[in-house]
Amino acid sequence: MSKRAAKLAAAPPPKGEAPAVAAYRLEEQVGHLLRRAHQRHAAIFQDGIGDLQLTPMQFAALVKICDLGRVSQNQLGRLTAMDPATTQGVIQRLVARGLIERTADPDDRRMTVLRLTAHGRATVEAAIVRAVEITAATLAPLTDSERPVFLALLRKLI
Amino acid sequence: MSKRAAKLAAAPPPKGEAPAVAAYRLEEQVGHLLRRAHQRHAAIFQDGIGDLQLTPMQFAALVKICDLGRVSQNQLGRLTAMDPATTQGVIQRLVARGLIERTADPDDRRMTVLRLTAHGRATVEAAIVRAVEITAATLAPLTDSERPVFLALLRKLI
DNA sequence: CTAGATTCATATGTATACAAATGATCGGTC
DNA sequence: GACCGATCATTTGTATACATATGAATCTAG
Repeated sequence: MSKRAAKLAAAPPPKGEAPAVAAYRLEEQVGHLLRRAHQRHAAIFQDGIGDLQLTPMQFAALVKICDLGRVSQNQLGRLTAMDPATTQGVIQRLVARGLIERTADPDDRRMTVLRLTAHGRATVEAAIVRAVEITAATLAPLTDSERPVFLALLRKLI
Repeated sequence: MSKRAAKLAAAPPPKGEAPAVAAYRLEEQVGHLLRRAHQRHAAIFQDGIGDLQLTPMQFAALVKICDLGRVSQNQLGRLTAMDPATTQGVIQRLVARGLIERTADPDDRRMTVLRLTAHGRATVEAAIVRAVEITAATLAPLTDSERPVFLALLRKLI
């Protein structure tokens, strides 16, 4: 560590802090911890998904389309907890990569029906295998008995 | 529910799914749950911070600058788990709003030192009061005994 | 003391994430 | 059966989030 870094680290805490300020520890707040944990998972995902080159949201969209066979864009957004605007972009990129196809719904001309292509189906099937490993890697720091406890509590926070 | 919606919902699940596909439940994966929980917290934050109009990351930056008095941009990024590129944008907006000020470090001309302005200090102090309530609201679905358990497990996932 | 590695800030490009607004379409109601 | 509110997809604008590249400055090894 350089002299300068030492000096910066040794900078005296500002005098006369309000009590609430002095007692507040950012690192211990749920919000910060949730963000960090999510961040770590995203990194594990990117690494684990490898050459399939999917983002977590692209994967989530593919999975739900696969589950239901045919979905409208808005419906998909609700199922994956995505904004309509966000959904738009995710779908756009999946269509551009030939993983899903969009057809106009003949019954309701407001909607566009989403479906997997053959390439998309093959991709989801391969991705799900890796997703299982990604989930395991994310939960690796917890013991077998801690995992269900954590997941149950996490589910209550949604 | 309209006839059309019913028809879409009743769309038969694709036949001949691979076993791994059929067994995979997106809604139960840690990644999905972490994302949803973080999403919910962000909404609570935005609501709770009210007219102070800070994003979670802007708040985090202000808190750490307040904690240390003087910080370099990279140091701040490490403390708040932000990318240098992300830090850049967050700092830019805080400077534009007059909450922090940037001065060149005379000892190391690569670095810029960040400091709170008077307005910034007043803002953090008010924001921390609300942040405590935001944390409480985020953890509200858990009982008093569940909260430390959850936080301890969450901390292990970072 | 200099060459190479490192660090800092910045810039660019892609991908969420959401608010807010828009236009097209649909549903229920009078 | 025309109007009105609701829904769907899209667009725009702002804010993370990160990979990657760049130039300037510093540090370290030799």
